[in-house]
Amino acid sequence: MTEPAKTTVPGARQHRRRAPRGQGEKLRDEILAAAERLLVKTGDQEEVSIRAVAEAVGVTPPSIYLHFADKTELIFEVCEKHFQELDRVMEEAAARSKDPLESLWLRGRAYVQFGLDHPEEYRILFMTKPAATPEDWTNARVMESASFYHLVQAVQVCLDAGVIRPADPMLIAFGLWAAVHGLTSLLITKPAFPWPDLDVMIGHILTVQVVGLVERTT
Amino acid sequence: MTEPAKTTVPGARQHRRRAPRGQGEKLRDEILAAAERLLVKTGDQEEVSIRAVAEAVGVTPPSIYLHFADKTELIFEVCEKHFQELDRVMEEAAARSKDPLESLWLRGRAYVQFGLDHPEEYRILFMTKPAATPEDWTNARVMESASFYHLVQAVQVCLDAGVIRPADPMLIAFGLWAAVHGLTSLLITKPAFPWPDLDVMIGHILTVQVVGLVERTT
DNA sequence: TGTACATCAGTGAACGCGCGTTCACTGATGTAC
DNA sequence: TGTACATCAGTGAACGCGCGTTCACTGATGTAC
Repeated sequence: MTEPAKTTVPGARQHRRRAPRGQGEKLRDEILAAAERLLVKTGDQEEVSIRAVAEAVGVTPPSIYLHFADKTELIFEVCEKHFQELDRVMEEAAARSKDPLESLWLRGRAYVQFGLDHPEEYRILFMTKPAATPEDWTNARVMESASFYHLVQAVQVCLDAGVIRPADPMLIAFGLWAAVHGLTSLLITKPAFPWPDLDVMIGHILTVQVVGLVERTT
Repeated sequence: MTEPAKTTVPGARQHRRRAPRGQGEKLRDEILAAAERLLVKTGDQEEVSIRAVAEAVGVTPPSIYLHFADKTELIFEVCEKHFQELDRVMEEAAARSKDPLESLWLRGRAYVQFGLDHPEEYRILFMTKPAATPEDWTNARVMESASFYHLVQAVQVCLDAGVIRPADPMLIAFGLWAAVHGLTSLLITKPAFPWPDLDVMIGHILTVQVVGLVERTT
């Protein structure tokens, strides 16, 4: 016989088998997954509270502390995953073309797309106070720097190929980042604004960037 | 004789003379001013609570409700002021040159400067959830649109003068906005990043924009 | 083969906090008679 | 000129909420003898 149909009492905690002896670490993964799910589902960082995560996993709040020192550490780990994911997505996109300039373009496109696909994660990564996070953001900053470093490299390739006007690659990279971040974050923050067609806009912005970088100043 | 030196008990409320009969509206202005001061001083939107504002004014929390329906309305009014201020600053900057392209440049520079001068206000205006605000954001959106409309006009002037390559002025304006917003918001969010010299960056970004808009595509 | 024991994944209740908001009130001041 | 009264700027105490975190505990399970 299957279990009798339980009337779902609102707020009733989900059953969850306690992990067998050596496998306490399983809960850790479940917590991270639940935090991520909550973030995506509610689209609101505020909703990701220790209590909400605990309930989503089907466990009591203090259990979280068996695996994370505090809330910040939990959020922090969720972020790290997303920095990695962003880097992966961009590298993949950039690899789709051998032409340095087109590759740079694809990279920018992938960046914007990532932001639109994961708005709340994007918000945490690039639009929230650094003060809200602990000192060991250094760790995350390395991640962040990783994808930024990849961008600088891509710019350098363009410079070496002579397809863009000589300038400090760091400066160019920052400028590109600012452009795609500007578009992405405005779209996220002001969804009600009468934006032009998305693809047209992405195209326009990247075109202006590329043309602006390629042409020699008068 | 002056008043005796009062030992400042921490948290002791400031004396504040109750407004005479017809002048209850005075408190309203004081509240707005205090909210703004708190925002600037603490640099944190979260710190601007009804209770904190009340204490800053020297009044009890319920008094706020004599002048504002709820917290949202209070924050909302603070924002409106800043939208106006931003518009004013940009118009003033743009007026400093008769050359359409240079004027556009100055406008962009003023935008970035505004953001750096008022980071927390900028955060509220352009980096926070629209959901966190009531329906009558429409009002604020008009403000926002006002300065955006001014930008579109400035672009149109450039187009009429034939100094930039023909394209949809709205699209160009959005692109410009994205560029300056991208720079501004990144600087605000990631102050610890090893940014190049600020003026160099602003110059680079605006140059790329202008060159990208001026030159004809190949 | 049976049992005492250590381990360890998790629980339950409570802590103190700051928040937005409500409600019945107070007390100074201007005004009407 | 004196007094009753309406007005109105503000108060004081309390509400219920969700939060992060702590602390003493429980009870299943593997292991040693």
